[in-house]
Amino acid sequence: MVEEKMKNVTMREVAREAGVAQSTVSHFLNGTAPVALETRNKIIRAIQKLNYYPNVTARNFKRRKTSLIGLFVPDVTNPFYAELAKGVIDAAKENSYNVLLYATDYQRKLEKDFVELVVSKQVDGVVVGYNLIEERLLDKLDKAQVPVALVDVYGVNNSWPSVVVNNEEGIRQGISYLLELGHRKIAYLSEPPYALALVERQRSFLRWVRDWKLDFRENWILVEKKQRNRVEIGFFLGTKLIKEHSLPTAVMCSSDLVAIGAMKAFLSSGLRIPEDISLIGFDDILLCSYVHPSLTSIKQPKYEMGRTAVKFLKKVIAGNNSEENEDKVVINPSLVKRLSCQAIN
Amino acid sequence: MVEEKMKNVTMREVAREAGVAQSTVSHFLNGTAPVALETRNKIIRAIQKLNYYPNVTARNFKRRKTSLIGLFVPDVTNPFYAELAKGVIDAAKENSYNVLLYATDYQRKLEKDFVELVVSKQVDGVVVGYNLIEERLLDKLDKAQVPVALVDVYGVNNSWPSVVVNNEEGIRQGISYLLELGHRKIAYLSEPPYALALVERQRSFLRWVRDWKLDFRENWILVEKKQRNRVEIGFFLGTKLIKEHSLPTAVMCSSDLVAIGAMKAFLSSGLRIPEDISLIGFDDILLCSYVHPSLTSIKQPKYEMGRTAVKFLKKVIAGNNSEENEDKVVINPSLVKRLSCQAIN
DNA sequence: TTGAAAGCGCTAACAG
DNA sequence: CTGTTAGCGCTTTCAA
Repeated sequence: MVEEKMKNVTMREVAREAGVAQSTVSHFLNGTAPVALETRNKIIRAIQKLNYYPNVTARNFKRRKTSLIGLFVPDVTNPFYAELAKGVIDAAKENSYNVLLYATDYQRKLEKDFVELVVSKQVDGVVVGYNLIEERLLDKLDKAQVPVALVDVYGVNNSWPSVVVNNEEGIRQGISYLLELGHRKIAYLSEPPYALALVERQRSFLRWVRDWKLDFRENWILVEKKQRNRVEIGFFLGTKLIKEHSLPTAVMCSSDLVAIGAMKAFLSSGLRIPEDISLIGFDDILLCSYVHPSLTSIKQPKYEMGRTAVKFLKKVIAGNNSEENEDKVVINPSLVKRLSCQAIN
Repeated sequence: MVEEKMKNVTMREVAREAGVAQSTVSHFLNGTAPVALETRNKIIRAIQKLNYYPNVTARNFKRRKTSLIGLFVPDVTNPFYAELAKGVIDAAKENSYNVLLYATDYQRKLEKDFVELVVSKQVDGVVVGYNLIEERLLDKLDKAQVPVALVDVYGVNNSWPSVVVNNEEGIRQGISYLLELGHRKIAYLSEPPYALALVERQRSFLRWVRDWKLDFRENWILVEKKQRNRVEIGFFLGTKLIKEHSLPTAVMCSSDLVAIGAMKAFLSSGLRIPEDISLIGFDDILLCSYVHPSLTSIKQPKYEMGRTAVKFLKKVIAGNNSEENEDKVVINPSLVKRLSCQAIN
């Protein structure tokens, strides 16, 4: 039995078939030089006859670029990152880039693999949406001169462009809104503060509670230790909260997923939202309007943030080494009012 | 001001620095030949001194592979695809592949771009989780001899491996369960049947309703025309449904997102779930357990399906042209009972 | 165990 | 407008 292993057609063969020089084919394909109509037709015929497809790998090799950008996030099934990814993908596409998606699932080893991948020029640059813990890895990226743009990543002390949200301001808006509604007993539920953003939110919450002299209780501040599903965390902490003797009248959460878990806990135990307890999340993921009652949340424009990160990355790739004009934006979040909050009567 | 434009260090330079042949460095790096300890050390020192990173693009070019697989889905922010993607990414990683994520957002033009990308060997193979409408594009993939594995894609008449779910069986399980609970008035809400899977679900529903002689009404079958957010569709159809004079006692939906939209519509209008109306979704996405009441659903093992697709794809890439032993699996879905259904009293 | 050498398929000067 | 030519950085025989 003879295997018909079809050999790959190359540009050289197309050129021969068309009776022109290889470079002419290249020029035609890339539009890098004008090609006479007749020549063009010969080439087109040859391409069709031979069923030719250009080998992009060879082109990339030659051009010293891959037209790929890496996106580094912990988990695509987390809607926050999915929406961010969408922004990155869309903006990348508009700039003729494709996206290599790398998700770590919070595993240390994979972070390292990712850095390996990046420094070996498998991608032209990378959008990092994940707080790499190991300073060492960041150094490696830096030393390898990899173009990097950060998104939703805080507290890295180098000159990479970044786009983040002002967490303190976000928390302020949330509390301020609850104050307007007459709440003075507010609890705070948080996932493990593995990222600086979460630390900031918690710190801000405590600060505003103090500054505005709200009622304060140690056990209204619940912070999960273990890294696990955000909704489970919210459910767990929410359940724990309502076992307390004295209930708060409102609850803020470190993220929407935690809030949705808490919502489930409250509703399951017969509490009504917002009649018995008001609830605010953080991020404003799509889910907020999916649940009932819809969840009031502090909005991070994830999609736009993803787009902006790509814009910045593009500049770095282009080689704007202007240390002066650093691209660092801090976006002010906005409060999206829905049905999970109510004035105290 | 002098720009320190650091030139890229190549293997040749490492070899020179170490005082060995380039091929020796290559052998060392790839383990393709034994290298003496002393030589090894010289190479390692040279690599560190020069801050060398191998250029993967060059390697790919030479090896005629990219170690990349493409994943083609409509939308990552749809949890169904996010979970599928996760399976693909994980399995890919285990097989030393990375994933190029391509999302079309249901735009025709992007489908075409994707095919372009694939046939030009930017990836070694591709997992298609999207019903490409244009037969022409599929032909092109076929002609270009691109390795393809299908997941959640039906009705393509060629020899690609595929993994799909038995929709008819899924719907049967759902209805059967509702029957056990005493329901005989069941509505069906569906997003636009842009994919054959959705057509099958709808057809199966009608079939079982007939076979089991359930109460039937034209206006209990609501199918959206316009392509838009799934939850909005569910909300819209749910709202429409309850305007009917005669309400069904249970509702099946073409997907969980539609069900969640319907749930919102019902709850918003004061109906209680499951006391007043029972609800079943399809897919069993994470959200099912996030909402309140949690949603009973027909489970597709998305993560596993993604993994299986990669397994199949790997075989195709390896070149198992055995037309005989076709990898085509049809998975039986399973009913996941939660709190959105109740027996009729 | 190491080295020399031949390309992989394409792009990009440059010359004509 | 078209052709010649010289590599890109690496892998991979083959010989030493």
